[in-house]
Amino acid sequence: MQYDAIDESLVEDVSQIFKALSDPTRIKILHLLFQQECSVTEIAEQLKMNQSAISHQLKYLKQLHLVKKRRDKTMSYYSPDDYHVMNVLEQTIEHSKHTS
Amino acid sequence: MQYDAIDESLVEDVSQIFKALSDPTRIKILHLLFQQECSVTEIAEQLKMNQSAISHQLKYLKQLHLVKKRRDKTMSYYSPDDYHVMNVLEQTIEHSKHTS
DNA sequence: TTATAATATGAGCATATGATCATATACTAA
DNA sequence: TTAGTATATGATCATATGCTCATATTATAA
Repeated sequence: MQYDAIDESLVEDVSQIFKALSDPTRIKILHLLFQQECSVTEIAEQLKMNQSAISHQLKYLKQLHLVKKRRDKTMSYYSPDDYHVMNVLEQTIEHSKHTS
Repeated sequence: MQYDAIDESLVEDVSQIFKALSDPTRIKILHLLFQQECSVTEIAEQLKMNQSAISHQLKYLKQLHLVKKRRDKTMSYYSPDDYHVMNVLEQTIEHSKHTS
């Protein structure tokens, strides 16, 4: 058997990306940001969720470099920061629309 | 704000797909099956993991229609069953190779 | 400086997840 | 039928995850 064994650290990287995309709240946040830059409050209102929950998730996404932050006065505006991951997400959303 | 609010059940579907791809063991299994059809024992040996753990994960993947099973004598041979998801996985593996 | 608004963060809790162990089931070959 | 091999499955346990609550921090404007 000459299986192309995948490197353990590579598996971890890939796992981390998909883990980020596996949570409903993060999916909604990223899909919203795909359409428009938003502040934390705007996201929370749109998703009808706690500001704290959103802020925690944004921190998580920022650590993975999936979103970036822009400060303006007291507000933080978030937008996507990884073209490949956003593409994978949007592709899969479109695919799921026509599948299930 | 005229945000294209994403359907809740669609979010669940997308979440489920990425959740399947977010676990290191499942990533390794799918990547192996992408290259060759394998029995449960072959997968367990290749990944140096418990047969039971592999069997549980295969059941999980089969429920989601990401893999299919073929019986031959006492053995179960598994292979991929979702072209789109396999594509997303392999694309992301390749992408991660060149990124991190 | 002080009050206010927006955001960030730490602790705690309930649920989800993935591995292991023991055992059950399925199938073959003698 | 019986022994042996391959798989499947249920229970259990430790860890991970995501939310909420309370509070801290940051920045503006009066």
